[in-house]
Amino acid sequence: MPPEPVARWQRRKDARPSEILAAALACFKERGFATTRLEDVAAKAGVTKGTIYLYYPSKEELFKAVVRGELVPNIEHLEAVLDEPGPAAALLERLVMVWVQHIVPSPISIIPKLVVAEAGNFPELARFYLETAVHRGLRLIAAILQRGIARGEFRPVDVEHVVYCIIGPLLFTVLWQHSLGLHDDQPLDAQAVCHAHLDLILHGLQMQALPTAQTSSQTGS
Amino acid sequence: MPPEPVARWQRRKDARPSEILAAALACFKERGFATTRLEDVAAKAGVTKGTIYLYYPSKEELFKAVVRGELVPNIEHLEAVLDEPGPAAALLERLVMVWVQHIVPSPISIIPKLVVAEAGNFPELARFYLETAVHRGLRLIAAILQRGIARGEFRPVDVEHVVYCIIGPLLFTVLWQHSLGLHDDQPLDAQAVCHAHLDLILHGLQMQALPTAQTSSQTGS
Amino acid sequence: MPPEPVARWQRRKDARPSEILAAALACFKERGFATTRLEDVAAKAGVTKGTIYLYYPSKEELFKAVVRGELVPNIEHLEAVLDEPGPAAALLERLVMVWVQHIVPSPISIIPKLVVAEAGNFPELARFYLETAVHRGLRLIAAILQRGIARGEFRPVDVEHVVYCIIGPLLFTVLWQHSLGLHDDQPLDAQAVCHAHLDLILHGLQMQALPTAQTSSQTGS
Amino acid sequence: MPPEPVARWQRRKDARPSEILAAALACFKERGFATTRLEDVAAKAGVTKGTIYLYYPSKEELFKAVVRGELVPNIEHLEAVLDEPGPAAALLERLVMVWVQHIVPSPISIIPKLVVAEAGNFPELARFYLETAVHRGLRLIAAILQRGIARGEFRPVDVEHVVYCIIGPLLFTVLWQHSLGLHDDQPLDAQAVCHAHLDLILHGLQMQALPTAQTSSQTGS
DNA sequence: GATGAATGAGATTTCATTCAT
DNA sequence: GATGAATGAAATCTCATTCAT
Repeated sequence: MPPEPVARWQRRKDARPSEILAAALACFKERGFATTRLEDVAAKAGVTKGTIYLYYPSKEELFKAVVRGELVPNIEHLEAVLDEPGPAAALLERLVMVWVQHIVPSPISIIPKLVVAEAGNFPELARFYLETAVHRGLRLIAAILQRGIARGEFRPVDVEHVVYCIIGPLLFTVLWQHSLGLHDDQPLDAQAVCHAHLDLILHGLQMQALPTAQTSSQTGS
Repeated sequence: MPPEPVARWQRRKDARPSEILAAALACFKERGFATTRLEDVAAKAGVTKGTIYLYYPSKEELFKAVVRGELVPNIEHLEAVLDEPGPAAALLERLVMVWVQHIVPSPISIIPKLVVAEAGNFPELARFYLETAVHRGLRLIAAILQRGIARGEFRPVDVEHVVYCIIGPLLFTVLWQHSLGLHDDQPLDAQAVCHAHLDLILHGLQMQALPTAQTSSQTGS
Repeated sequence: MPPEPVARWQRRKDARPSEILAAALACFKERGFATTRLEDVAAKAGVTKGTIYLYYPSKEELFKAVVRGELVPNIEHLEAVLDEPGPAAALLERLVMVWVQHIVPSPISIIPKLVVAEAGNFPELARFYLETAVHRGLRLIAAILQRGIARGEFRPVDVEHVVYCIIGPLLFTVLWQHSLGLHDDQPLDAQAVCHAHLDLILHGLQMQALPTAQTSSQTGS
Repeated sequence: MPPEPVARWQRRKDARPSEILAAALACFKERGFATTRLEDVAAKAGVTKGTIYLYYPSKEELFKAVVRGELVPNIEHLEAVLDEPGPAAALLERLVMVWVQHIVPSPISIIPKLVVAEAGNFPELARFYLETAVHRGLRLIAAILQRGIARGEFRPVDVEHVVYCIIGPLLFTVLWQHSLGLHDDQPLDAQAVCHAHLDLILHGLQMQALPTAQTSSQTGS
């Protein structure tokens, strides 16, 4: 037998942070923040507990880094949507497509659930997530809506609140998939739901061809 | 010395469980399940740690009891909706109204967040919540949609998936309010969002007056 | 064999604190503050780690409690000295006697060493010890000296600094005994040193019978 | 690219040990032995943790080296005292002067506190310190006393124990200054105390001009 | 039934020490 | 010779759970 060059560990400073983040994301996805033990993260990352502390000063900071790290590189996908000409309806369609194709299937889709679950305990993180992701998304949608209204594609609506009606179901799909969806017998077809959502809102937003009298109840309060 | 009829532990045994559940709900709302200490619950309920174990065999069972206990007495509000005659649109309107007026402002509104946060760690609870609350809500909405379509009020839609588009934003409002909404500068006006949602889906569902050619993009994939 | 009524533990709320303090004092004496593990203290006190935290919120607070607890009940011995009439020299003699007989042989004698060792890391404790023990002792000695000078027993001396020359060697004896004295071949006879000290200072303080010219060098700087 | 004669690690290997010792002394002074982290020492010495291990096999050995290293070069000051002729009182005066002027203000003055604090955990070091510093000092003082007695300057005293009364207050001043003195409102004037000490012991040792009967209490026990 | 002192398993975090580079 | 990433063995502290009172 050869002397077997064990090499108990290797120096891989550059690779470590992202490996640790990936491991942490996976653990948080499986068990949530509180239930995850640093030891699990370490094992999954192929290092020891101590190594994690070389890169992140505490479990909480690790959590924040996970959210931040997974968030930023994915945010541009959505913003790119608005850089296109054409009808607002097409932009909304593109938006939903990006969501269905890029966000829902990626590991990032766990982030909203983590943030919802821990927002109460991580105010700073909540604010970061609001500013970096949510507000940007809301502004993007508002811009699309306003463009559509200005162009006469969409009927005039309460943009300030309708934005939540657009973004809400999208977020809902990923929240569901990482919580109740795990235990439902018939798994949610996120793509189908998003398409139904798109269909519904486009119909709901479109300028009415003829203001017939048949709908009167939904405007009241 | 007089015999002094001390009689500590005055409270009726019957009141204890609900007091403990209420205290636990309040604590879980403030800090989440994992972060809440049984001692906090006990203090808030005016008892001691040991007493909790007289009624609930573990912290996990206490959590389940909280969810179950707060859920069941509130579920009938929604079911009552369907017992009414009249147009499907009016039923949807009633549904949203009940949500806005009974669910959103009540302490029960924290339950969905707790369930989303802990579903991964409580499969049994997740399934209970699915069956008891979500599936019932989804069936209710599906029934309304089908009635509307049958009656010619609504255009034919993909009911199976549209139900999520109806219920999603409603759930979204309470998830938001107990997570990111706590830290957002401009608090979400859940009522306004629900009304916008109602307006949007009613327009989105209504039979088109004139099938003009202007919308063609939303059907593709 | 009888079923052996194990009784894993007993409730002894009143006895615990002093038992823990005694155990901690013993451990700190053996290994110092930093090196002592809470587990050692717990074992010596016959409890488990967790129990210590029922009474003291941290290791540091335990340390402070040890110092405070052992200090206060012993401080009166010394103060009682001054309540006696008679010559100042007799008071000094009494003071040294109390030191030799009550302080040096008691477990409290370890406290000065602990305080000296940890004063840098426990400013608050240092101040407490200064006020509670040292300053009181210094004032006591200063009062004796002034009485002796006023009565013509002692020659006039720089009382402000001489007090340290009186108290210093006393403290030195206990510091020595719990540090270098542990490893010296010929153990220090604290009693003999204190008596020599007393003899030296009484001679050094006494009014000179004849101011002969033989001592002149000690006043220079 | 030019060959770039980098030459990092410019410092001579010879300078390293003393730089590390100086850094360690400073750290031990600030935080004590146990609380000091090797990383702090490394940072202060301008090297990294690993480098320390090139010169000292462990933290404990580093500590010993600090004590030894700072001790030896300073011990001769005191020994030189005895090489002078003249009255014993003048030698004692010289001794105290050297202490006040050379030991008290130098970084070495922290050593006694470190030794007192850690003697329990470092028996070998304690013995080294005893032999190298304390016993030498005690022998020196004993020699002075005996010379003074032999010459008729000093009255006959219990030399074996009086030596501790001479050296005790001197050590006390440096112990105080690095412990309680750090937190006392009125800082100790070590020089004044040492002068008062000198004055007191010289008066206490001097041959009595007239053996008047006024002091009788201090001899009994 | 109620208490709350006590337990004990484990979690996070620290840091002296090692060793691949 | 020097580095500093990585280790791994504690140590402090927490808290769900138990049980003598």
